[in-house]
Amino acid sequence: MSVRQKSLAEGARPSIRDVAQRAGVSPGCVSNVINGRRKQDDAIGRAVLTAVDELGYRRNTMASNLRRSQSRIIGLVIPDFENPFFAELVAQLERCAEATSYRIVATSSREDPEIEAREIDELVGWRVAGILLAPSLRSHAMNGLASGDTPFVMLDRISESAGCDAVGVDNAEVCAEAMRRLIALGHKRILVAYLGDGIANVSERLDGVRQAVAASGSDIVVDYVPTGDPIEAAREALGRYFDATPDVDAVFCLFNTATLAAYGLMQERGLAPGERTALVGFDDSAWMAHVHPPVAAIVQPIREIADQAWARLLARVEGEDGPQSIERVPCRFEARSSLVGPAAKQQMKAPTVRVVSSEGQGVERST
Amino acid sequence: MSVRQKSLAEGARPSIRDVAQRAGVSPGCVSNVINGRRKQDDAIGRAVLTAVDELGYRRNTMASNLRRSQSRIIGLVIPDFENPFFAELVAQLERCAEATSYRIVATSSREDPEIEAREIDELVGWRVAGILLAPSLRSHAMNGLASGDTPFVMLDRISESAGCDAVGVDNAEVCAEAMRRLIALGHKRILVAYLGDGIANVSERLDGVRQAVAASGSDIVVDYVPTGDPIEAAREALGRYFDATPDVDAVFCLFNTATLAAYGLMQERGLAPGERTALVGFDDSAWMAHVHPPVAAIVQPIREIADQAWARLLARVEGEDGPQSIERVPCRFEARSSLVGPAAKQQMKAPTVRVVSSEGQGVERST
DNA sequence: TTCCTCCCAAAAAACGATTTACAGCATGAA
DNA sequence: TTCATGCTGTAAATCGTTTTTTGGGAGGAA
Repeated sequence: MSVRQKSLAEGARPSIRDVAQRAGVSPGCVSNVINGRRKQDDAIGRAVLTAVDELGYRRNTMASNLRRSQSRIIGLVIPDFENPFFAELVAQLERCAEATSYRIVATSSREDPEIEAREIDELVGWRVAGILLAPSLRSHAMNGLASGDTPFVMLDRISESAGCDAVGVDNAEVCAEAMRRLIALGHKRILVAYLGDGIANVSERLDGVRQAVAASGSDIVVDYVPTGDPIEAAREALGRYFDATPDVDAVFCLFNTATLAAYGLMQERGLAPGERTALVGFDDSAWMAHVHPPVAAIVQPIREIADQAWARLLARVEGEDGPQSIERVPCRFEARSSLVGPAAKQQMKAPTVRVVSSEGQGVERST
Repeated sequence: MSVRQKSLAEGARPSIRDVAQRAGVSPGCVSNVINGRRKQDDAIGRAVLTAVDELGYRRNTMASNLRRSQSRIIGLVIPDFENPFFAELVAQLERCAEATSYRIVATSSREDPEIEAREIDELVGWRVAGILLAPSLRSHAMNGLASGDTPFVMLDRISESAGCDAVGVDNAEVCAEAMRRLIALGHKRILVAYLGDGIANVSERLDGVRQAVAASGSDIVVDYVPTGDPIEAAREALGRYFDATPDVDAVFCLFNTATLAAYGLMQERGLAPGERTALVGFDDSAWMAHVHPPVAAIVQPIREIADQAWARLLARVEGEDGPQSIERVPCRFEARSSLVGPAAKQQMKAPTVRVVSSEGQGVERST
């Protein structure tokens, strides 16, 4: 009779009004029953619930969120799902979310700052309660343009200047420790493979390495080789290095792809890790613990990173208003059999640092 | 002056009305400008755009979707982000989504059918345009209770009885091929490590193996060992097997964790893969191609699976109404050096199948 | 000048839920 | 009996958009 007929076309989901009509009550009443603001144990409560059941009603989350203007969703932007580090991060954050009855929406930027910015924008459009960002390699997300007043926490590749809360690891400290151990074992010529220049995380790791070398004050030669990203590139760069430097003592890879590339190459070239030449990798992977000899690794406490980031973000979401907080979680050095001492060798140079660019030209530089 | 004052409290995001007010036009007009239903190049258009800019306005996606009742979101539920197979699947599906200007919301069920059902329910609540599900191990999601009329496509672990579109691989065929190759090389005693009983995918793989063995008609001994899931369990089960059967010729692992466990164990026990004993794994991983010798693997065409599933789902979303479609994408067998022939050996038994349960008791059974 | 289009922006309705205000009814106290 | 009180469910307002309807002004033809 009234204009408000509009009921339940085929193929459309039932609305709260359809349920109300069927149960013979008003929409508001249905809402109350569903959200438990009413004892459900009387005639009306049961009528509503059976109507819900019969119609297969599901509350429209978007309408609900719109009305109460809150969302219990956290947006997560990571560089790459295929990187095991981020995969574990996502998994752990999902657990955090479940425990606090939030929900995570995860997307990847594929290491592209453009996509990253777009994704953040999208998340803001969804009015997520907060955003977790593991920045892409050359991210410019911190230019604030995107986030506005949405709570924001940075992960992993953090930069103090971003002006938001951040949780990362103590890259420099643990890399220094790894270097000290290699030096203590007596290695004189050490290859340090890193990703490339100007990348926050890796710069910190390099700093740690340099610091340990400087502190050792001994006759160490460190060759810094930037390898680039896909594993084929790393293989090529490292291959050239091993061609030129067959007498290297130890290899320290500052990111996971390089570790695998180095492992394979060393096996091929009679530099088998763990016999005479040592191999240490930043980031642990399942294969490192299970091949023979197993590969010593710096283990990032991913769960802890996730937990801390989650706690920070939730505090912000709930209105906490303290100053910027930067957490640095310590890493663990997992010594495995690839960490061996060198054969006795004769070498007596002044401490020297050589930079081998990824094109292969060696640049000598003294510290 | 009117009741409709309500403007721009601190800490709240500006709405389209705030923009309208500032630009001196009506909200509807702002909407038109933003959505390009108006040439933006006149006074009004510019006024609106600058107002948008000054206020930092972002359209509220939930309100927008609610009104136009459509969402351009696809929900994706996978068992586990940390499984590289699913990680690559997510990554590729994200690319598909981007190419078709959809957006993916990915969540994991952590192999728990309960969580899986809950996640699907949630997605339906969000009125996603469609759902992609890679079912957990003992999923009961196909009981239809959840999906209703939301388009639905199953991935990877598919079951024909679910009554929805599905995209998987031809598990049986490629496993048969792998077995045929091992047999052709002259291996007489072959270990087949599988995950456990009653799991759709793995059952198909076992079927393929059995079929190839039966077809060979020769004097092959196949030992079927269920290993269970975490890698430690697999190591233990396989360790017991190798203790009892040091003369095994070849190892075929039907899922990725087992391959790594087997690789490590074989190296430890002087059964080094590629020397005398062959190793083949279902599912490729980066490490398999790069260790020495590299491990032969069955490569699932993950990108293709993703592309096909995406195409199916989009067709359904856009209203296609054909019968249930089940796609089986063929896998590729990547022969690497771990695939070798055996040393000459003396063995002359009738074809026999032995089942070693994960508890370690051997059960003899003839085919 | 009058009338008829055409066009564009303002106003209003709608999406599906929640929440507030209000009305009806019963109960209990004075 | 009357009035205050408490309870419960309906009606209506609202969230921030989009879309439809309406209205008013400009312009052209008669």
